[in-house]
Amino acid sequence: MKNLPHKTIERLSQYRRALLNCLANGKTHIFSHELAKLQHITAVQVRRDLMLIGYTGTLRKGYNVKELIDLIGTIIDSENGINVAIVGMGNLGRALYNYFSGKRTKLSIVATFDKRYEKIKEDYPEIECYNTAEMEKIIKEKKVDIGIMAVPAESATTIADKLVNSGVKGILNYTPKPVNVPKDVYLEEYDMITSLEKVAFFVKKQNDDV
Amino acid sequence: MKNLPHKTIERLSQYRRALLNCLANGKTHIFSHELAKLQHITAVQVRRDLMLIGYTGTLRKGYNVKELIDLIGTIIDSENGINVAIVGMGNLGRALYNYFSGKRTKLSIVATFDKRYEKIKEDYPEIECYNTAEMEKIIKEKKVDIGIMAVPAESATTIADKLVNSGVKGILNYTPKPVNVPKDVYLEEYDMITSLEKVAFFVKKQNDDV
DNA sequence: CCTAAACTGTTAACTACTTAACAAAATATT
DNA sequence: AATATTTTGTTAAGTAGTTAACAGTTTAGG
Repeated sequence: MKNLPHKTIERLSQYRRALLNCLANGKTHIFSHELAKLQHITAVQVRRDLMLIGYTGTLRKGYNVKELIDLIGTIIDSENGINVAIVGMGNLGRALYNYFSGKRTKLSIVATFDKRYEKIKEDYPEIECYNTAEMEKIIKEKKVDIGIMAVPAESATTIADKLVNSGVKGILNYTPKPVNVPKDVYLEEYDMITSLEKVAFFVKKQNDDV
Repeated sequence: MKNLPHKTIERLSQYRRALLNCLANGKTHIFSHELAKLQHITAVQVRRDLMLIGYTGTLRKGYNVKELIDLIGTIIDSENGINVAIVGMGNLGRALYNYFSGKRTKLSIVATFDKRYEKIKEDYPEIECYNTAEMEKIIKEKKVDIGIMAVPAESATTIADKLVNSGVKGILNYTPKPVNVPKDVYLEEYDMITSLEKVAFFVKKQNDDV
């Protein structure tokens, strides 16, 4: 199964969540076109992705929901779990925290960091928040694998460097500032402003084209 | 210049912000490899993008920062501005609000919505927040072009339908639930869980491969 | 039992995007 | 003044991702 395309990985994550939903509704089998509809993609896309991961369904019955969930798990989850830290506990950091907390068993938020960690602890006592100054120490102690950056653009570079020095293996950067990391650290960046400007562009274009 | 690739649009948004920074630092010209470095992409990529938008620099001096900013503006901005609304003012909604408020002159957040709009108004009096029940009315009144969805997954479908019915031309969906919209509404979706799971996959893979 | 319908799995064609290669031109160096 | 260097713009090649087409197989219906 060697090298799955990036886009397939993304879709697998989404298939799994859709499938978990189906399972909860008591659905045991699903057709490629049903799964496709849930993600607004095509049935061929689904079949191709599943072909790539070597899963084969039953003709006329479709795919076994439970089996497929498990198979996707073996591909994208790590057996021993992955430890995640969030840096920056402003609105975005807390949004991410609430999103992820306790949802995926194999991904756990084991620490959060903020310059004003005392304020965070006071306002949200349930969040385990440390001083950003202690980042390197705590990340090593808690064996954090992935750091999520939700700090202001100005601190992006500093924080990325600190994360790298602490030994994380992956960074998810929500800062609008692109950061540089050594190639053995996997970097994923997402920029909300770009997304909104992109939507704005196509909305404008649509008006112009009509 | 007809049809720019999606990826080019995204990069243009990012080039512009990098260039605005340069301008603020008094830099008047920039080489393709400098701009590339700021975005961790290649110089060829930059040159190709600029070729596509028909901008040409000066040999040995590079690109004129001011000119390029303006040109990108004519491409991605709408002359009359674009009105944006955020639906769901939890942590994520407020993060988005703070991000965008007052930054881009051509994109303005003209309204926000929340089921518990009274609480929001009380806690954040500076935010103009309306009851989600009034969405359709207010969106029409305020001529909102783009709706950003930051509500829980359960409400995704309902809110998307409401936005479409109110006549928005673009939707940016931050819900983990994919939504369906008519094809004349431009839809962009981003799913944080998928991104994190993707990073986790590649972190795991890196371990396995070594 | 035969035919039609409904699906899957897979190859092949296509489309989108990125990178390489290089000619042309401006400046710098000798 | 001649040569080397730097940088752009563009074509061509290469890579990644999507979609079409269809053979093959199971079930359903006549």
